[in-house]
Amino acid sequence: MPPQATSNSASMATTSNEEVGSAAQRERRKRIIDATLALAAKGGYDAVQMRSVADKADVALGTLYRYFPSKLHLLVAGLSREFQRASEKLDRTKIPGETATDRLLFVLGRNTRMMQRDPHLTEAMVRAFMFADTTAAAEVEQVGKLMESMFARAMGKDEPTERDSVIFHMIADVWMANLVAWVTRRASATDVQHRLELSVRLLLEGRDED
Amino acid sequence: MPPQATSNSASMATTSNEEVGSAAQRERRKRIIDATLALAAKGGYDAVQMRSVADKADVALGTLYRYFPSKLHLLVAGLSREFQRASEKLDRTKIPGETATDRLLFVLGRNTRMMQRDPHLTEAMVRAFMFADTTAAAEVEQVGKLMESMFARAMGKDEPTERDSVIFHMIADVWMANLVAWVTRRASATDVQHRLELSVRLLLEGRDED
DNA sequence: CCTCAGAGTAGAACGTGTTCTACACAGATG
DNA sequence: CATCTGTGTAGAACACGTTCTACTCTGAGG
Repeated sequence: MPPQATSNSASMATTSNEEVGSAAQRERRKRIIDATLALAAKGGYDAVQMRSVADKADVALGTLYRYFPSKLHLLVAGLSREFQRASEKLDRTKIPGETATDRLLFVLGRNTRMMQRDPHLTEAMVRAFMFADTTAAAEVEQVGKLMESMFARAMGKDEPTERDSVIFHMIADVWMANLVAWVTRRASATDVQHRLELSVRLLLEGRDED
Repeated sequence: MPPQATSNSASMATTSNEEVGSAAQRERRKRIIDATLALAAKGGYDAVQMRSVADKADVALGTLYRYFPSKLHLLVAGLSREFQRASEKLDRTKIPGETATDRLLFVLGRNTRMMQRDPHLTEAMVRAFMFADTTAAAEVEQVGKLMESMFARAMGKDEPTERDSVIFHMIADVWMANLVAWVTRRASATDVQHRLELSVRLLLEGRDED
């Protein structure tokens, strides 16, 4: 086993992907995702063109496709990395809030604001996430796991029950749906915040006014 | 005004779209959507190719684009029509269930099963719905309205409060997210059913065991 | 009846995701 | 050292969404 594993729950979930291949390959993979996110941040989903990504990452188009079999895989991998980073950062933070619900809401709000700070990037990643087909199901599922584990940590539930899991899953669904709505300008940032707050309170506590 | 308007709440929401143009134009529009849904039913999202749709609907490609500015518009319009039909059919049905929640769950379950009976069609429409960009925001919003009004009717809330609306919206979000998961084989039909049931009970009643 | 604008048609053309072909290079194995 | 396999490269080729061009048809206004 490798020396000092990067520790912690959320980051653990990702063993499947990053640690494979030679150093040069890991390096290439990183360059590719960097290029993807940079292009996405600049111009959103449409600006992530496979030729541009390949150019920017300094690999051949064929190589890009050897690493990521489609644009969707690429963007979902990008989202996955972003969530891992957010999750790691969270691990180094003390989460404020009296109740578990408050702490979950804090995490949710923080991530939402973080994503809203980069609308193009968010648009690209979130739309890819929702559009992903069966061939990218595994990658999507991994992102789901990351969200779930982030929520679980926030609430201090280190091994969530089945029921907890289902609820986390629903929260993730509502979260993503609201991001999609925000990204397509069907909902304002305030709308999103209110809806998230209401649904989390209802789902976790069965009430909303306190 | 036209003789006997098709009446009823849910179907009302759609005045914006269908009633325009000459008879020939309405006929063309219908043929186009028919062709779209037929192709989608046979092979899903990928099988809905603009050239094929145009052929099957017996219009030129340019005409297709005059009616629907993109593949996404086309598929979301298809979803919209399907929901309108479902909603009209529902209007002619007596919805069983003791409580409002039960009645909503009935409607939700019924529609879910209906969509699951046609996996390719559902895949095409639901993925388009989630992937739709700002240019199709209006069409997406209309679908949202249809769902909301269907839920409202099911629960007998003829003019839902703001809070009701938000909750319906969340239910629609969870519903769609679960359909996406089902379509990409990340969730089984049973998963979907259980999650829907749990979330509706939590969102509407703040409890789940009874 | 004439005409003329708007709607439809056939098909070429273009852009971008994806695949394929031909070649170069690196590093393991004999 | 020779070779062989797997990975990378350059770029052509292909598919499908979308746009454009040139032409025709229809039907409303004179």
